Amino acid sequence: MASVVKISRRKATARTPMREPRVRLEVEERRRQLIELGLQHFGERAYDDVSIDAIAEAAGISKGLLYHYFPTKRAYYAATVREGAARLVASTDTGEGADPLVSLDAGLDAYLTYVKAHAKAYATLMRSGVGVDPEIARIVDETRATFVERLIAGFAGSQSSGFLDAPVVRLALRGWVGFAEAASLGWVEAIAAGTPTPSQDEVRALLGGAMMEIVRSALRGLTREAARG
Amino acid sequence: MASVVKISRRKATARTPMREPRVRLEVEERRRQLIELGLQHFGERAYDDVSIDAIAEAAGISKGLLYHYFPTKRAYYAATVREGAARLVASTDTGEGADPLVSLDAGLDAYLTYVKAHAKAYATLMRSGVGVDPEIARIVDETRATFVERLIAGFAGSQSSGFLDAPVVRLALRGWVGFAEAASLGWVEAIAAGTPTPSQDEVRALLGGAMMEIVRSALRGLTREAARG
DNA sequence: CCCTCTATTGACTGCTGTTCAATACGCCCT
DNA sequence: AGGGCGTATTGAACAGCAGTCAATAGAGGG
Repeated sequence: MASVVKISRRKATARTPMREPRVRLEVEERRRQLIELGLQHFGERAYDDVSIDAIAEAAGISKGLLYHYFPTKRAYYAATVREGAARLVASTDTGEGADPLVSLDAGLDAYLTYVKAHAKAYATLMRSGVGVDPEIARIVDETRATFVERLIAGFAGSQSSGFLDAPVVRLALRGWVGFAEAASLGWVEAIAAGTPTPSQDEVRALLGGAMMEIVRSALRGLTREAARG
Repeated sequence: MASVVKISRRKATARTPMREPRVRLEVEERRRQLIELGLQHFGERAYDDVSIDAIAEAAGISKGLLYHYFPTKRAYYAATVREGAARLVASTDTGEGADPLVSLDAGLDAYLTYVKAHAKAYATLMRSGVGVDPEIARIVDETRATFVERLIAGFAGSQSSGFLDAPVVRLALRGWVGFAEAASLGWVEAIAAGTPTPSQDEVRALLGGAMMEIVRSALRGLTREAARG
């Protein structure tokens, strides 16, 4: 944990030109620094537009060292996406609320606040990352699944909780996550563009309402199905 | 339009080894061929995993020629995405139906059929493409906007058509497009994985029902808002 | 003060996107 | 038929970047 770093400076003379002295960090600290830099860079530019050299230079290290910590550029990128997703999940975890509806609203509000605060990075990570590598797609999908699980857990004990495992309902919930992503992206983009924009409360109400209606719609189809067959 | 191609063959001798004779195509034809190849390759592999050399080899041309038709790899990729999006839009255009509801159902059915038929390519294009270049993101966004416009046009003349331009409703519709994409992706993935899967009719009903409810929900919030303020 | 352990370097490789001057194929004119 | 011309096409050369590896230096311990 010793975050104390000793640096031995040297004089720059005519014979031996000034070289940046090595800065030796502990493994975990270096790793954190690199992931932090990755979040910054990949949050602003597309994957292809971020070079390992640029990261290394920004970190003040050599390219080779980065490959000591991450086997490939994709693995490095995957690590940053994993971190970003973890932060998103953590920041929207409102714990076990007494009332699932209140809990849902709190979670959505935290989600929107997060998206608004990290608009560009959120957009870049969610949009740009997926195509680069199956591994990254898996991470994003698992993050979405986490949200779905959370939603289902919130509604366990509700009247028709038995139907919540039905394929249609799972599909509906997955779709709703897509709805939330698209709507929130549109929201922050509209804010950035300066066009007339609904308030965060309105958007939250929209997302919450949409979820109720989507699930209800799926359940309705389900019971209609059950009544027939 | 002359699609007749004359090929002059040569004998392969010991002194002058067999070389593939040049095949000279007209500009439009070559362009079509390349875009078709692009749809195939980018539909199966991620952007980075498709090399210009591979495309050139598959087309039986030199790498340089491809750069005669497209200035950069990204531009080439953008052209293929544009073509793919155009086909999707065209194949789901059911014309002006008498009843907007019937028209909606027909459009959704065509959409799902298309997605199921081009599952892999659809997934790759929609997921992978966006992050590569702002240009591609613009194309995808415009495609989504086209769907939204179509939906709105279908419901013009409906009772509360005056509210359809409200920011909340536009956001709701954009969100619904995200919903449709996520749900249909989940659907075809579930089919591919062999897990229990709703029928196409069920999914169509889910999408249609969700749209009605989402828009209704957004409008309800709107009128409530109007009543207050 | 030296020794060791390892975080760190930097030069090297190979692949891939991109450029460009040269080339050859097909068409048209005589 | 054949020669000239326009242009589709080539292929070699360039540049930049991901990834490799043997060598190095800096810090901590004996």
